[in-house]
Amino acid sequence: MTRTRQAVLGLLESTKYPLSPSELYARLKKQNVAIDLVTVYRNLHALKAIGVVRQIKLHQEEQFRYEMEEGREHHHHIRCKSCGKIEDLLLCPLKKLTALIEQETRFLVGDHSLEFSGWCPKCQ
Amino acid sequence: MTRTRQAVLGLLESTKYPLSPSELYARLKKQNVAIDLVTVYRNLHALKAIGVVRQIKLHQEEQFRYEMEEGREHHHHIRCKSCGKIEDLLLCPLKKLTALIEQETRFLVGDHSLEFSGWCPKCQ
DNA sequence: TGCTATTTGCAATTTAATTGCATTAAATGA
DNA sequence: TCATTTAATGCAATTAAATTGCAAATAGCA
Ligand SMILES: [Mn+2]
Ligand SMILES: [Mn+2]
Ligand SMILES: [Zn+2]
Ligand SMILES: [Zn+2]
Repeated sequence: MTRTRQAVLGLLESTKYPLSPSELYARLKKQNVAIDLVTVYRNLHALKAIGVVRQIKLHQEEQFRYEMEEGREHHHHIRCKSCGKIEDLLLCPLKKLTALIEQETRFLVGDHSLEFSGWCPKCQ
Repeated sequence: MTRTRQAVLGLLESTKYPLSPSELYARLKKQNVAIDLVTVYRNLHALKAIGVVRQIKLHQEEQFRYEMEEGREHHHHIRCKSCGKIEDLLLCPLKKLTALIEQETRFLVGDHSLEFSGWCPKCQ
């Protein structure tokens, strides 16, 4: 547990929405944490491997994002098309649907990915 | 409308699931269509711009996929974690949910993206 | 402190996608 | 039909996120 890894973790813990590697990198620099971008990538990879962080890919974006696993159950996100603001959706409306899809497709359903986009209050 | 563009279109029309640029390229080569990969990309870009094809990004994959717009209303996909088989889901369960999410988040909801993954009949 | 296993920084690499540019093919219409 | 304009193509180079090799630095521990 190096000081750079602690800085990465601390930033993820204190942010309510998922962060991209380059966002993390920029904020750590602003906090005067000396860290290389590739180290951010490697820390995120390691933290994901041990189940501490969760990797998220939003449909409208090119980079991955990461958020803490702890205390954040399975949920989905909504993203503003204008300013990029990302917010958690606390509900998951799809649990009931799985059986229906299994019937229809004969697949055995594992996961799902769901996200919304639109316009946040400020951008409407 | 060049012969290469017609070949790309024909392949998309005759395939029931979305194709990636490299899949298209490989199949066109097998059909002895002389075409460069970058031309496949440019044709897909152009066809998307005029609303003929739809671009899809599946959460588990690194490449985009493309399917015809015509005759295929808004729908979602399921992908096999084992063999990669992709199938259409004909229903969209989320129309009713939009109002609820708008209430909760104060966002104005535009689009959504939804996909399932699991195991297809052959891979179970 | 000294030793070992990890982590880090820097440079190079990978892969999907995009762009510049000269060449080729399509399309228009006289 | 043929000349002229317009758009598409092939090849090489580039971009951007992510990954990897490797030597140097650091953490954890005796
Ligand atoms: Mn979240
Ligand atoms: Mn489809
Ligand atoms: Zn916004
Ligand atoms: Zn399968």
